[in-house]
Amino acid sequence: MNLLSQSQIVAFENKMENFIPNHSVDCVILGYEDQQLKVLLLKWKMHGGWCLPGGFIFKDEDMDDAAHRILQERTGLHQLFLNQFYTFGNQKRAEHPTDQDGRLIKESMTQLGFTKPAVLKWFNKRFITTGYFALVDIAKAQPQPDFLSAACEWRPVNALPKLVLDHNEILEKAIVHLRHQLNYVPLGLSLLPKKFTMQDLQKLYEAILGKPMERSNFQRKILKLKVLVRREKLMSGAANKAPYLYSFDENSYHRLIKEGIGF
Amino acid sequence: MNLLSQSQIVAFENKMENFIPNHSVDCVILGYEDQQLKVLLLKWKMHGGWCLPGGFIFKDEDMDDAAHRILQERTGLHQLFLNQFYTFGNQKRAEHPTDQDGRLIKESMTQLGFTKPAVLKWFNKRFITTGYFALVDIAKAQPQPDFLSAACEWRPVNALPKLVLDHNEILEKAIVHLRHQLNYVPLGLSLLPKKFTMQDLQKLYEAILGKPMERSNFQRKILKLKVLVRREKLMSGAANKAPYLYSFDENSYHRLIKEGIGF
DNA sequence: TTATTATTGTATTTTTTTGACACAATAAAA
DNA sequence: TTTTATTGTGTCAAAAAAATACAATAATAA
Repeated sequence: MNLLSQSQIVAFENKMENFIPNHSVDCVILGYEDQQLKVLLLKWKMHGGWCLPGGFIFKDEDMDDAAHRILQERTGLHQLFLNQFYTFGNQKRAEHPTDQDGRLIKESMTQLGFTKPAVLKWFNKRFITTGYFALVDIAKAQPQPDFLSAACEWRPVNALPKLVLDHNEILEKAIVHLRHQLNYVPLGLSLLPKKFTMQDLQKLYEAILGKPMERSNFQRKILKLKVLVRREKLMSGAANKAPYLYSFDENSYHRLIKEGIGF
Repeated sequence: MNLLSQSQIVAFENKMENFIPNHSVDCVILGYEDQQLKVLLLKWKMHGGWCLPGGFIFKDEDMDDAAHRILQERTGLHQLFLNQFYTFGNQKRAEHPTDQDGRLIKESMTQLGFTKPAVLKWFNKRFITTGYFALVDIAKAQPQPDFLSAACEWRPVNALPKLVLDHNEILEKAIVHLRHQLNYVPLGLSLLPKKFTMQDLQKLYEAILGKPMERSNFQRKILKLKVLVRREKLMSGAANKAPYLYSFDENSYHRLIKEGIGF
């Protein structure tokens, strides 16, 4: 039994000719939920291995557009924060690409139903891959597996499975990059819902920086940036003072980010 | 008259088959001299246009190694600070690549002496290029043109000629990247000679940040980092107090850089 | 109704860092 | 010996950051 339908196979065979060979794009799509940083992963049909969403670049397509296309296909979202962070060009990436059980991908491809030698050859090429990272509001995203995947799920970055190829390394690099770029990235705007409490924002920063911050000092520092608009109070039902909700003034936030937040 | 010798042409034709198609590497090699940030540029034989040193990646070569190889070939230096900063993947990069006079590169290639259709086709491919930036002690480098270039020179980044293709954009991005990464990069260690005065270091920072800094405050801040070792005084012959020479304690400097200097 | 509880918004105090400037020390020249 | 330009270091006020204090308040329990 093939894991792919005949039409899926033909569709890929046709597309393949229009891709740039040897180069791919992988997306580290990050979200924030339950006070945890999460990443969108795919589970391959063939051997159940987890990987980052990725794809190839059409010959007449800008690489950035390819990344946006992949992001859109996996989340249903577009026009999001999406930045390139690194290109992985080790020759070893390609050598003997094996699945979790050590079988060559080539064999797995046959199992999927691919028969054309050109396709088998394609997946055994050396690929240089460019990593992009996206910041996404999980509540708005609708995860969609691609045709090679059985599942598409949010997973906490602190408790990840072993990913295929060098995808763990790619993810690691994305997060380091995010930490370094923190002052130039619309973190809260991208990862939080429209309205949020000061505590939400603080917990987000703590999750990414991996260290606690003093509550009142955090609040003072953030408010001094003049990018938050105070909204109504949030009556959560808890037996204590209700916090205010805030939202970002997008214009002044983006202006600030250009210079660097200095946080 | 061909601009290339027959052996140069044959050598390239043979190498070409072993390169990964569609992908190149460009190096922004930065140095510091006469209180100015300088970049190493090549002047093409064919039309005199200036460009960044670049090259292709062998099929059995890591991309980082390709960048190191190119750097080594142009400067004679190896084991230097060399970091990837961005990959340029716009489809437009390839469209109608013209020389300064608007002639197609293809025609220029013929002028160089290339005749094989495969070679002409190669230079008209779409290339995705990965940019690396290196920080180099100019005094130690020995600029060497490649076989396509007539000259290889250090040029101040503040007074650059128009470069071929999108190389101005690549350089611009490298410098922005450098400014953002300043706290994670061994700036002084790479760009200055072993021993230097506090003024040398300050002038370097001023050149890169593009703004003056207060002398005594700069000194206090730098010394507090505990990465400088004070050496003997420099008797310059000037009619004033002689400054101390300093050198970096490489171990503690690299340790500091990992965390981020916070300067 | 009133005390209790947990958490919030803000104020206050303390400590650290920064920016601006002062000044004595000094290598060579006048 | 005086002059000159520049250096190393110190000071002082302003600003920023860290630590702490405390009243306000939404719901709950008494």
